[in-house]
Amino acid sequence: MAQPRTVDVDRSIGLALKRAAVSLNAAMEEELRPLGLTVSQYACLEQLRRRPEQSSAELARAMFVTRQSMNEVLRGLQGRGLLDRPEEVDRGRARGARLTGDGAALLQRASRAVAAVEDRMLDALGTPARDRLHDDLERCIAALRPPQPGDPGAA
Amino acid sequence: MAQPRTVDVDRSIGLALKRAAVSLNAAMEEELRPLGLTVSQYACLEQLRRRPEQSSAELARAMFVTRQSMNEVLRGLQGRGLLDRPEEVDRGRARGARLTGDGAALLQRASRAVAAVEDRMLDALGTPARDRLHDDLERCIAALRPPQPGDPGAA
DNA sequence: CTTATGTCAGTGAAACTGATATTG
DNA sequence: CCAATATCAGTTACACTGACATAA
Repeated sequence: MAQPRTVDVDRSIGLALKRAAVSLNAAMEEELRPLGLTVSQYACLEQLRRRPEQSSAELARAMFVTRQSMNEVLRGLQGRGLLDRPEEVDRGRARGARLTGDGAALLQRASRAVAAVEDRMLDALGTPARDRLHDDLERCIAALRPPQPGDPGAA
Repeated sequence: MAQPRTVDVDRSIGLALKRAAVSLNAAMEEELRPLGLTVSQYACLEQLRRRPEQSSAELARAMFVTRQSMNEVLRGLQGRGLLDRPEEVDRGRARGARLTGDGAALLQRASRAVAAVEDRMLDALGTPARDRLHDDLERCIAALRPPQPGDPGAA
């Protein structure tokens, strides 16, 4: 009759993950505040640099939030002239967003500041350890992914 | 003249950490909602089980939040009879909190549910990988810790 | 005086759900 | 009718800073 286990505060990876994320978020906020960017706004710009012409819904999926939340971020960035969205589109409703010159320039500065924070965070880890950590985190994310319509077993 | 590096969305450990934390938080919320607990409340109860008689300020430090934030969590839990704090104390202002019977019972259920989520998240990782991940996360947390008054270099 | 604590009040950043309209 | 998108509106959970009182 083994009891289901409970969480041990000192050994819980989940709680450590949460604390690490809180610490990183605080450090990023500190670096981004002088640039007038929130962490969400920064992340959105970074996604757009990697792949332009993404719609609100696409960006939302990439960042694990609802399209409503993402739309608010986009409105803020568009209002400051950091990105552009076409008023009208040929087909459908999706309006692909692109960085403006100002947006790309600010992102460059922000990205360097964030990279510096990341480097500080990973200071004690060598290259193999970093690769391993990234891989482990991606595994965790995949394992937590809610069941999709196309998943095996849903048929 | 090597340029300072910028963030690569696909390789960034910081962004992966954020996504993992978001995913975990959502999964925990889902499990805790039926019990009427938020993630912050759960974490607070877990800290108190591990070490009772902690004050609001002590709990706040353990969880990386301000004592104001923690106090609000404590008030909520106390209002539901899940923990007790003495009205008056012999010395100082610190009021050590303790779980009530109800609080301990609810925490037990919550902790099992959260442990199940954590197990699901870590499904693809073996025991050594889990220990390694925990260790790496703690290193990241330590590296991000803001400079303390007693740190070397602060004279 | 200094430090740590508790607490009230206001604010902020970021998400959520629900409802409605548009397009294919 | 259905699915995906955009967007408005309201709400929620959670944290923060500032200010003030209290106690060692």
